[in-house]
Amino acid sequence: MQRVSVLFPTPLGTFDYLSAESVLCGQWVTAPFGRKKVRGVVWDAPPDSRFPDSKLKPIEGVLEDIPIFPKESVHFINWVSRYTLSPLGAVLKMALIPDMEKQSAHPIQFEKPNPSFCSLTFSKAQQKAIDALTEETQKGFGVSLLDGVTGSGKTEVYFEIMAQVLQKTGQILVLLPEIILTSAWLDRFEKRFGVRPAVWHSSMTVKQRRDTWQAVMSGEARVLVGARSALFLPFLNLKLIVVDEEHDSSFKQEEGVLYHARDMAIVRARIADCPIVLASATPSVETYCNALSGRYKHVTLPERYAHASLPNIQIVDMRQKEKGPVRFVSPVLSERLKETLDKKEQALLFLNRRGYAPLILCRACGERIKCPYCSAWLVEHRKKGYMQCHHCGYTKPIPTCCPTCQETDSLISCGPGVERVYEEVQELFPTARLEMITSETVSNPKEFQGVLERVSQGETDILIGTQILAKGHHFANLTLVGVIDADMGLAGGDLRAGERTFQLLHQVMGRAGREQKQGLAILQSYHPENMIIQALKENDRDRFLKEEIASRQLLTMPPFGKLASLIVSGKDQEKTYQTAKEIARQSPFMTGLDVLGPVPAPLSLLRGKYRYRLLVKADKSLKLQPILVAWLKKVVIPSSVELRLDIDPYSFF
DNA sequence: AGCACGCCGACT
DNA sequence: GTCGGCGTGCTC
Repeated sequence: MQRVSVLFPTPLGTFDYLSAESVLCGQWVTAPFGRKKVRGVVWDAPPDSRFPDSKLKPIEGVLEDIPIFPKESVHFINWVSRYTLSPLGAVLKMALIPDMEKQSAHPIQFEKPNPSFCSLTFSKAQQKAIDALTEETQKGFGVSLLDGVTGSGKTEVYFEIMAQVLQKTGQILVLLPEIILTSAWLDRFEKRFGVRPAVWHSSMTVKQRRDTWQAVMSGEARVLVGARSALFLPFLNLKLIVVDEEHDSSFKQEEGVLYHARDMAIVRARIADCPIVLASATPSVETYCNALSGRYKHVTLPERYAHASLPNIQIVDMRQKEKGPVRFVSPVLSERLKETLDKKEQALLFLNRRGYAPLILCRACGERIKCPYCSAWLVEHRKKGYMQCHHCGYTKPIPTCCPTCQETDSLISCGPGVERVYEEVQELFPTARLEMITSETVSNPKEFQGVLERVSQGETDILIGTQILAKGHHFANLTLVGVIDADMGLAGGDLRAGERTFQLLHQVMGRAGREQKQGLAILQSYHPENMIIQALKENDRDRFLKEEIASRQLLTMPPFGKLASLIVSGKDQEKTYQTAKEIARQSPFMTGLDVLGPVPAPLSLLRGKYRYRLLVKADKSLKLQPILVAWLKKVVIPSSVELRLDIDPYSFF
């Protein structure tokens, strides 16, 4: 009888068992676990010496018909678990599909993309980028930043690198933000390679998942395009990874295992000893620093492709007092909208806020209607007739009188949401054809596709929408972009607020004037002197990056220092706070390490739980994980209080 | 995560 | 008198 470690897809570590026959790491077994029989994977973990052999149960049996879990996946899961300080089993779970042993009766076939399906001509700049990347991707693991302005033809460039891999053997993983993974992108792929690639995203059926999972494992799927979770698929022969829109904050998973898919993709590439290409028009500060320092190969595409010109950019200072009623669409923007309509061109108004108004206020008593479970205001959704909390989903009909003082006709809507902008534009241009697009109005990719097609066919004059409109959709006849509140994202003031705002607004503004037509972008701002607004106005991305890097360096913030955040939450406020204080009291004294807090989290009450935060700020040279583990071992966390660790946090809620 | 054990309120 | 609420602890 030999001792083996088994990992189950539950948020726990490995468990030791006894086995009569010799088993290999990666083999599937069934084992008694509690009072159940559970399927697990034999893992390469060291034996747990706290458990003598006499206490161990024997494995029930080896599952011969489930293929062995790949060695590289085991290695990767170990790495992600150690880095994020998440239980191994929780990471394993992300790499599996339900009913691992099942086989589809009629599995989907994945055809091999044809690298020479069409011949292309490239601009000089593109050819130069292709040559540089070709050289870089010949030598095993290495990171390249493909840095090119919107419309410079980045996709064609990395398609070419993919074609080179397809000439040989091996698999390619392309990671995209979920929202970019649309049929428009897949059509582009199909035009280049003759077939659609295998895809991986959150709204797939169980059968699609199973067939795709198995095709990745068998090597039948040569190219897989997916959202961040595709990183955990069981590739056996990975030869290239591409992360497009590398800067996109949706690569950071904010639930369950907290990981950054771009960073973990680099780790995955290192394990596979294959090259990885990060592509962006607005690289993240982290990636840009690595490119400047030479750790990453910096490949640039400086020109816009095929006559597409940059939009003109105009800032409207909203502080100028206007006569007449308060409007969210300034006279300047309104005038430009009129001109655009007259020219029979299209306009896009961008406001990253769903609903009618972010706040309902009582004029009589000053009450601001709050969510009962979160420290957040309820957002008015007038069209649907309710108020909703955007953090927990709590919904309630809009009252006719103030819930606190009972005064009637005293409730007023404060601030703009897209519905309100829609209403205002309707009043300004009663004959214009408007379309509002938010995550609510389009609930699935098909619907979104339909809307986009209608817009492309000219059935809409003015589009009004949120974030969902910012990315990846080209409208040939769209020449005006109006940003209703350019300062909005800057308000929170967290570490990356500036970076996120710059990237988002840059992307939205890029929607204006793609083809032959000159575009115009208007930014309405109450802080026109702000560095980010100025950099956007001058279209000076490098100035923004330079200033952002300088300020990060000054404050030793990432990538010049490391951050980890500890979120302590629980239903009992006092108990939660005391636990957070105890964690702080036990914090290590160490040069190059600061522990800040605890402070109530910005959302101090979320889904009925009180939340406190501690922030760990450390020198770049320190390895945070072992320090955190040793520290937190000393603290007794009551089971009614939850502690979450977020290594390299992006959100500071 | 599940799942069981265990100790206090409201129902036939 | 039980049914079941979830708070707590355990799984090799």
